Amino acid sequence: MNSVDSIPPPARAASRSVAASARALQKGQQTKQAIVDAALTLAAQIGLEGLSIGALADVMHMSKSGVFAHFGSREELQISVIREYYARFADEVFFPALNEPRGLPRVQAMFANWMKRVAVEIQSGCIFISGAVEFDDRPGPVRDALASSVKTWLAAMYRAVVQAKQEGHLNADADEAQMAFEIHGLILALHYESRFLKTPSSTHRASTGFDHILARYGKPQGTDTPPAPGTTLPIAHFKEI
Amino acid sequence: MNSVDSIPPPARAASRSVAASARALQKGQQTKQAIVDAALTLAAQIGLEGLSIGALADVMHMSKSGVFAHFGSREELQISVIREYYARFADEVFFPALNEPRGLPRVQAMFANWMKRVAVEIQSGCIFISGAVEFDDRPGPVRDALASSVKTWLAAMYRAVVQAKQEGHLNADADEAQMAFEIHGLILALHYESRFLKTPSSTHRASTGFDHILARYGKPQGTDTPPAPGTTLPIAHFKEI
DNA sequence: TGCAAAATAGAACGACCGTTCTTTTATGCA
DNA sequence: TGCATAAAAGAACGGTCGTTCTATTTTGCA
Repeated sequence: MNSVDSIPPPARAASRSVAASARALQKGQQTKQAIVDAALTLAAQIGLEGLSIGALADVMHMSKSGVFAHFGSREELQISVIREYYARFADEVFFPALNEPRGLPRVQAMFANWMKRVAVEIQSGCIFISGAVEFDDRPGPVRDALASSVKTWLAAMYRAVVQAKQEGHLNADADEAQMAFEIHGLILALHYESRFLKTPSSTHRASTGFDHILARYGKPQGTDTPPAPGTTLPIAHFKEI
Repeated sequence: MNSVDSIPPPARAASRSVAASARALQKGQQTKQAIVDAALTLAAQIGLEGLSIGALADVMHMSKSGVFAHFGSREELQISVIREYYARFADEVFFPALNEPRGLPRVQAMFANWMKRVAVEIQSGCIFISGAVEFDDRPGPVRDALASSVKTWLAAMYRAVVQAKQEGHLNADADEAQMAFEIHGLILALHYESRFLKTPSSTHRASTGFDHILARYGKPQGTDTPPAPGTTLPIAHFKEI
């Protein structure tokens, strides 16, 4: 129920317009959003660490201090970018997959959407990956925001796999976490080999790899059993776990 | 024969000591090597882009200009670091695997050595991965050096897989490039989840994933055929292809 | 031991960084 | 339309960056 409130801020933000006092802040929020958009584009290319307020001000045709004032610190800007990226990732990869029935079809949709996104990111870059490298061993709020976003998504993927097993779409002895790990590996290899090495066949390799995973963990055909009862709670949201 | 000469410079360098004129350069080369060592340690932690001459000078108890003079530019320093990393990687991962017989044992040794290295790099960082992210879309000599090092290693891995198939250790229809891609994915996922997310089970996940790959591509037991003849040329070196 | 050459130090450069402060401009309700 | 307030600009700060130039020290063979 309140799981909706547990999603990190990005898309909500404007929700407490009833809160009296603060009302005349349209213009501000508007340009702030525009700044975050531009910052995301920039950060995807050169990384969260490479993101500089001066360069951002140039792109926005604003002064450094004008940009700065919206965030109060560079860290806060970086965190805003992470939240924006997270929101877009969820919109493109996670939510559309919920239209597929729970179980293997949903897992397949998640992977397909994920691959579609990486295909785009061959040009633009992926903050979940570049950020992981930049903030490996640099503790602080930026790293925390990044890690929590990534973990949330990986947990969603994991849960989809668990459901697939519950639905009887996987072997009874399938290790869900192992399967999720191997899927993650395919995406990372796809990103590495296509974006950095420019290997043209990477997309095919990744989807073939996914077929192999399905072949391994999927139920051998003809041995269907009915799904275990009591496993039908609706997954409320991306965030859970 | 001359394939030995085709290995990138690092360890050789000192070979043309016969070349008259330049002879009294012991001390210089010596401290240069010490600088590169320190730079590698630094770069592994904060990345090639984060590597600064000032910080390096501090570590070395030298002046900035003293450090700088050995390289002439920051780019040259970065390239030296890449070459050093490449040489160490080859020494730890590739060469020891050559003691294993050609075929599956050698592939397994390569993967095991690779995993051992990543286990160490959970603390120190991996330049092949962080560098890939930093130089994704930043053309230039640094990117070139990095990409060529990575490609050389991945090609060596690929060749080992090809040999395994030639030796009859794999299915007749095994796709070697696909297998190499999936192995690469396991390593990347291991690195990501252990170094960034600190997931403790990642090592187990990666080696289990490798077992799965072997099970898929490996010859079903009892159906052995003799290796195809004429496939016994010694693989001379890391570099080939 | 002397001396040319190599190695290192030191100071300074212009550029960019994030941030702070003050001043000007734009906004949007009374 | 006036006016408090929000938004943006502008200038300046201390700092670090890679690099250059000049001076000093160290090296290693004659």
